[in-house]
Amino acid sequence: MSWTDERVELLKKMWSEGQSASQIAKELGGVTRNAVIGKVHRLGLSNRTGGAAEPAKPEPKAKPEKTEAKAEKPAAQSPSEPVEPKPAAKPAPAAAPAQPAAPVVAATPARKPIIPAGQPLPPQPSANEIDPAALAKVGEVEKHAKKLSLMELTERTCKWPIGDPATEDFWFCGLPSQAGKPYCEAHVGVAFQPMSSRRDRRR
DNA sequence: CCCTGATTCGC
DNA sequence: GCGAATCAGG
Repeated sequence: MSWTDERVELLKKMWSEGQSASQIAKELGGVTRNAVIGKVHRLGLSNRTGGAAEPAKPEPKAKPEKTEAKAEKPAAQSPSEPVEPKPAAKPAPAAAPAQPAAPVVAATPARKPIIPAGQPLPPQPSANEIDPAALAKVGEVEKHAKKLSLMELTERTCKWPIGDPATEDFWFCGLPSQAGKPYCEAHVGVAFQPMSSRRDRRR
């Protein structure tokens, strides 16, 4: 495969969208991520100034100078995006699939067979029945979760959140998930709890 | 181990 | 110009 105009454009587009080199390579087909990266560099757009996936970079140049008044650059460049903020809990712009359920099971290891989805699940929602078996499995599995951080999540790691996102007691399951599923088997069980208890008639 | 981008260098 | 191999990191 060669770098046709179209392919280059797609490359540019995806790269500026913050897609990873491997993803781009996959999309393009016929090339490896190395090829993509190589091309990116050759094109001189190694600096992803459009997607802003990087927080802050460099320039730790603390000049000992006392006087520093100089217009750096009149209007060098920065035409597009205004730099996105770092996502705290919902990263993955287009990579990770939206989670159908946002379970934040209390980090209570042994006991409490409750599966709250958030925090309040007080009322009478009937559609809240989850397999006790599945629950048990989840509780079990979470004991030896890998406790991955956000960065460590991949397409093959379970992205089930555990603990309180507002504290340090927060991590992701991280157990191997298979076949494109965002969660490990145990969590898939409770995440995609298809309403089977009460099939709705209309709609 | 999985992944990321960066660089090198023979082609 | 290209990209595999390698490097450096999370």
